[in-house]
Formats: sequence, C-alpha cells, structure tokens
Amino acid sequence: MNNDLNQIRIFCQVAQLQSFTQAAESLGIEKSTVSNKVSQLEARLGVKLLQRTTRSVKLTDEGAQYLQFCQQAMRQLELGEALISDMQQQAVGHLRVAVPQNFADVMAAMVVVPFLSEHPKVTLEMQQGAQNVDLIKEGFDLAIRASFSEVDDSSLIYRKIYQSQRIFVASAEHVAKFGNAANIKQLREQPYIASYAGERSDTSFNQVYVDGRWHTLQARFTVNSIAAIVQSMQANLGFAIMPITMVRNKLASGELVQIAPQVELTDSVIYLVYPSRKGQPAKLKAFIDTLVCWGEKMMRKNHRRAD
Amino acid sequence: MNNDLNQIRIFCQVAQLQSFTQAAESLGIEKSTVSNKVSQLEARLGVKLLQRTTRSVKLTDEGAQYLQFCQQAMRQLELGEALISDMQQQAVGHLRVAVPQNFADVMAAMVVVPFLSEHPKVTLEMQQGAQNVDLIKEGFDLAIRASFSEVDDSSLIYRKIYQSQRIFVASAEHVAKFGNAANIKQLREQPYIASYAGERSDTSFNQVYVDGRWHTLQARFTVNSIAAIVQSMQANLGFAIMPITMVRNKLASGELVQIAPQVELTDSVIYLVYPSRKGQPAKLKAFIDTLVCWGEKMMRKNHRRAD
DNA sequence: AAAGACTGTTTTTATATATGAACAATGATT
DNA sequence: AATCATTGTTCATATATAAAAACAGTCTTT
Repeated sequence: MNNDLNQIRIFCQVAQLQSFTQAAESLGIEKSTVSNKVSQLEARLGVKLLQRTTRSVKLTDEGAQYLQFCQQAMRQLELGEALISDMQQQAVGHLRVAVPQNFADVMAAMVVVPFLSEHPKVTLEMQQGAQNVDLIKEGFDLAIRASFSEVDDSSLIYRKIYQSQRIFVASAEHVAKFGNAANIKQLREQPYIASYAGERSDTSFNQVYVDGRWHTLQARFTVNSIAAIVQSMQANLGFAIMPITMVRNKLASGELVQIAPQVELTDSVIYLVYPSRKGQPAKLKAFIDTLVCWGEKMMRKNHRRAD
Repeated sequence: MNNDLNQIRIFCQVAQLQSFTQAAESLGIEKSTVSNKVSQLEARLGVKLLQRTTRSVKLTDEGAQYLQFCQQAMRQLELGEALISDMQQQAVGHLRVAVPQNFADVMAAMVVVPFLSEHPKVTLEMQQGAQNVDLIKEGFDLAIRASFSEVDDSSLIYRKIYQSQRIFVASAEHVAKFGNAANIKQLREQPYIASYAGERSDTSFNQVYVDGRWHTLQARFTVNSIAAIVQSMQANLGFAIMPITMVRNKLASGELVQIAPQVELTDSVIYLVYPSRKGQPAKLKAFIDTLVCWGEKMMRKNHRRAD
C-alpha cells in the first residue's frame, strides 16, 4: 500500500525508543519490517526522518517536528480505543428500543425507571408500536416482540424472557348476561374485543388453538391498547383474551372475572431481539439484564399465585 | 497484522462518505478490502461501528463517538504531512554545517550573512575544523571539504563548487633574501610554512605534483590558520602555498609576491558533501544554492583578473 | 589489538492480504 | 408488481508483504 498508516506507528516507536530493534520487539514484528516501513515513509514524504548509524538512531530536524504530530495522533487513537473499551464495561450512551403497543406503559414503572436510575449515563429512547421494523435498518439496539417473527436472520438473537398463560376475561355483568362459556362455539356467540388488529404475522395473537387447529374469533372491537380494552370490558362491551399477569389485580378485586377456563389458550410469550451477541456495548447488556430480570420476577409472581 | 492502523483510515472514509463503495473508490482500493478492514476493526474493538444494510450505512452510537477521535487523529497526521511538505518548499529549521578551519572566517561575510538574511526562518550552526567527521553520525546536514575524502559512501553526494590555482608566495624581503626559486629543488632550500599538518588523507594539500610525482615540502612551521600563515610570511618566516584568491589583495598591494611561477601546483578545490539528493529540505537546498553561487562568483572574479 | 556482541540493512522465501468475480439483498424504476 | 441497478459480503487466486537468515558495519571487551 502506498500510504500505509502503520508506517507512522512504527516510526513513532522507533523515534521514541531510539532503536529499530527495540521498536520491532515492542511491536512484535521483525526489525526488517521496521526498517522497510520507515524507509517507505521517508520515501513517501520525501524526507529523511531518522539519521541512523548501525549504532545509533537520531531524529532529523524534520523527523522531530513530524513526530510531534504523529504522537499526537497516536494519543488520540488511544483515547478513542479507551472510550470504546469503557463503553463496553460501563453502561453509557444512547439506547434505542422498539417495543410493541402498550409495552411502554407497562414497562415505564417496572423497567425504565429502575434501569435509568441504576445507569445514570444512559439515555433511553423507546419507540412504541414499532413491532415489525428491521432492527438494523432502523438503527435499533433492541426490540421487544410479543410474537416470534418469522425472520430468520442469523445475526439476530431471539431470547424468550417471559411466558404467561392467557385467559378469557370479562366483566361480572357480562358473565351475568352471556353466561360462562364452556367452549369455543359458545365463546363465538359472545362479543369479542381483540387486542391487536395485527398483520398476518400477528394473527396468532387473536387466535385460539383448540383440537389441533386455529380458531379465529371475530372481534366487535379491535384496538391496540390494553387500557382501552379493559375499559371496554368494564363497560360490558364484550370479553377479551389477556395475559393473566395483566389482569391479576382486576381479577382479585372482582372488576373482571375469568370465563371459559376449560378452553386452553396458547401462552403469551415475550421475546427480546437484538443483534449478534459479539461486541455488545455495556448499555445493551445492562438493559437486557434488566428485562430478563423483570421477566423472571413476573413469572415467579405468577407461580406463587398459581401454587 | 493484528492492529492495523489502515483499518482506521478506511473506517473514517466509510463513515464520512456513508458508503463502502465510495470509500473504496476514493481510497483506490477494492470494496472487498474495505469491507474486510472495517470488520477487522470491529472485531478487534469488539464493537459494531457501522450498522449496514445492503443499501445504507449508518454509524452506531459507539461508532460515532469513536469516529471523533479517529478523525482528530487523521487531521493531526495531515497537519504533520503539510508541515513536512512545507519544509521542503520553504527554508525553515536548523542547519548544521561542518567546514574546514579558516572557512568560517572567509564565509562569514560572503555567505552566512546574505544567506541568513534571505532566509529568516533558518538557524545556522557552523562547526569549524570538523573536517573528517562522519556527516550522518554527527548529524550534519552538509560539509564543506577542501580535499576529496576517500570515503566512498554512495549515499553521499560530492559536488565541486570552487576550483582555484594555487601559487607559491612570500614576502618581498623573503625573495630578496632567498631569491625567486625556479624549481622544486630550490624551493626545498627555502623555509616553508605549511597550511595544514593534516592527516594522511590531507597530505596532498602540502605536496607539489611535478614531473608525475608528489614532492613533500618539509615545513618549518605548520599551522591551520591562514591569518597566522600570512602574518608569518610578512615576518619573513618563509614562503607558503596559497590559493591565488586568498592572497590576491596582498599581491596587488605588494605585501606578498609570487615566487617560482614555473612550478605548477595542483589546484585548490572545494567540495560540498551532503546526504543523498532525495528529499532534501528546502533549507539545505537554499544553502547549497548560496554556496554554489558564491563559488561561481569567486571563480568569475578570478577569470576576470586572469584575462 | 582482535574478537565478540549488537546494530540497521539486504535478500530470499513463506505467509498473508488485496483483488476481482460471483453472490445475496435492497431500493428504484418501469 | 417485477425487473434492474446498486449495495455490502463472500470466496478463490494472484500479488504483495512480513519473516528469517545472512550481511555489513560499529562499539565494547578481553
């Protein structure tokens, strides 16, 4: 290569140690290489940088002046690498996360606040509703997915952090009016509030897997907001399918009740999706840890209640 | 190479142009090389620096921060190269010159003063009497030699800048006492003042080449100072061999007279010796020019008088 | 004084790297 | 909507480069 930057590093080392041999040793290369690289640099610049006898190495006037700039540059690069290595050990910088609808609300208190207070040097940007974006294309560090996207990108890692049973719920008044359905057929006769209109890839969310096949429930009302669904149920608009975790408090207080407990639903699963594990900055590792921890805590809570 | 600085230059270019292909073109290398080098850098740092789709290239948070340092370093190196190139075009810096005895006196007014006033950014260090030093070892930029050293270093350039006839001179009183010698034999019978005790390599200076062989004159007094020789001659101590230029004034005034004009002496020659012509800094070129110019001027003066 | 130890350079050879074509993936264009 | 142009990556190969040893000086030491 005509303009080889390595020449400069080598020149710096030789000038500093005043020796080709020692420079070669300290850089872990051959002294013949050192000799050649320095000669190349001198040839390119058209100036002798080092006056060398077989016994001593001295900087020329030009070499001494040039060295100042080279050393400054080397120092700058070292600072840059130090910063990088620091970013891998200490959580700093900006984190862009894509989450499904509703998740920002759910996680704000339980994940975001503790995470940001634990890592004061991190800034977080959470884009809600960016469910099926291309992580890399859009520049996200991480995405939370409520369903397993069919994308088979080997550079992306899928990690399940949470799994919870889903149940049919409705208001007590709704049950009084329509009765507690015992099977799919009976459920189909009741008005259904769908949680997400989703595209094809997300239909499983509003489908019920029974007797080896998927049954689609026709929704009276579809909205991608849990709060809206809950309110609609309390207004006796219909029943809905909810992760048990989400409505546990309302079941306890009697605001909502479970219906059709005999009909088994597939679980609600939450995945983390993020680019290849290699070279993750600390900020990302920290956020993943926080999410995994949160998921485990949530699942433990379910178990305690279930037992 | 594990830690290849060229990776950094390439990364900078890609980041700046937001394109691997354009970076490759601007650097005159293959895009495959660009791709590999960036990957290597990321692998070494353990961080993704660029989020790349087949269609777009974006800096990651880490990449953006690292780039700052890299660009700073690149800028620094450019400044260094600009300085070097400037030093080759403009005479600046320090110049170390080795000259024979007496020469500093001779050149002070005719060479040094005009040179330094023409090149205000140059500082000059003139070491007198450092006749046979190793230019490179001692860190000289240039040497003036009154005789052709036998060193056959191909990296050194010898350049004749001045050649002048030498003559035998003495005081009028000396001639009256000893007569005007007609040949070597008669000269040998007169007391001789040698200009330089010299080592072997310099004996030619005090030898007379006549009839195809060298004749050594035994000196009554040897001193490496022209002023001392002239004074000694005026005190009738003996005759001496002098470049005609040096004593022209005294010949004109009658203070000294030429003797033995029939005996031909080898010319006095002045050489410039300096390291290989390649990559000479402007300060050196300028000084060489000044010296060459001075030599020509001196020789023209001789011719005018001789004609 | 002469041999020895160590320097930077040169040269040959083995290794590593840049290359260029084929590839896979994306966005623009028709 | 489908083709086309262009992107970044991959892979086999030719080139260039680093390595190792021999070399040619210089200084020290016995």
